[in-house]
Amino acid sequence: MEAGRFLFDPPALQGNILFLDKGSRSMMGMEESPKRRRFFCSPDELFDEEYYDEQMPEKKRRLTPEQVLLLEKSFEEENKLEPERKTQLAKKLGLQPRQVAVWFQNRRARWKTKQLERDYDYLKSSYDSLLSDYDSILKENEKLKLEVYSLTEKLQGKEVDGAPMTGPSEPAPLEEADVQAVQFSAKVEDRLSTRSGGSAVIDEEGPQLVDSGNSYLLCENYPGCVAQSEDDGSDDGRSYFPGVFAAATEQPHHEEEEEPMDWWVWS
DNA sequence: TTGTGTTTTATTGCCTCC
DNA sequence: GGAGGCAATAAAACACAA
Repeated sequence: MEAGRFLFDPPALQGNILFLDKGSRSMMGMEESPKRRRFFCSPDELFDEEYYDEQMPEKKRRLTPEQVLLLEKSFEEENKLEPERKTQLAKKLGLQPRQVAVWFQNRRARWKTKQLERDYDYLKSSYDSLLSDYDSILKENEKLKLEVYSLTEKLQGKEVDGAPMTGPSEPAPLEEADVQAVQFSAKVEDRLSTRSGGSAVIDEEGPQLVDSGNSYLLCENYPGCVAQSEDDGSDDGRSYFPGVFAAATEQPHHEEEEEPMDWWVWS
């Protein structure tokens, strides 16, 4: 590992503590660090070659691919850095412990950003899928409604035609199938009417509908139902939205191979 | 070559936990 | 109160199209 890759050569650090761990960083005022350029300096200072050479002998350097590789490996094992591991890694890489800590900090931030993107994609596809389900249910409802009307018409015609013409008599008892058809019709009517403010529940003993705002989906029949579950949040800690789409977990949740997923805890 | 957008390294300030 | 984490941000390094 070439020394020139370091932001500050280790030998140059002697006597000039440039990277301090927490606790002592408050002492790291820019004016106390003769080798470091101040964050804010005047344009005159910036264009002054002498000042530049004097104040900024070393520019910010990127880590070597080897260093990054080792850090990535270590991050994969555990994304948090205990002091001991930090020291070991720093020694191994020829970096300051502070640099290792910063790298881990930034790496966690990058991982989190990616995870948010993944969660967004996942939620969006879940939403699209539910929307599609909802549309097909609406169509099915319309179809069934027409069928019910048609059957009701037929049933009424049957009653008139089949009635004895001579003298009053007891109405013929409805056949079991007819009773069921009438009950079903009533239910469908009720269900359709609930979309304009009625109760979301059709039948207390039947499958319950979940009011998710604009849509009612039969949870029993639709795995993608948007029921907010009493999930304990134990989604492997992989999502920022534990429990939101709990029932939609059958969808493949593609994860980046490179990303360690088993440690992240939503806090 | 240069302008511009993205990524990486590093700092700062605030918050939480012990 | 100190240590460590995170969000926000700065700035250098890098990538890439024109």
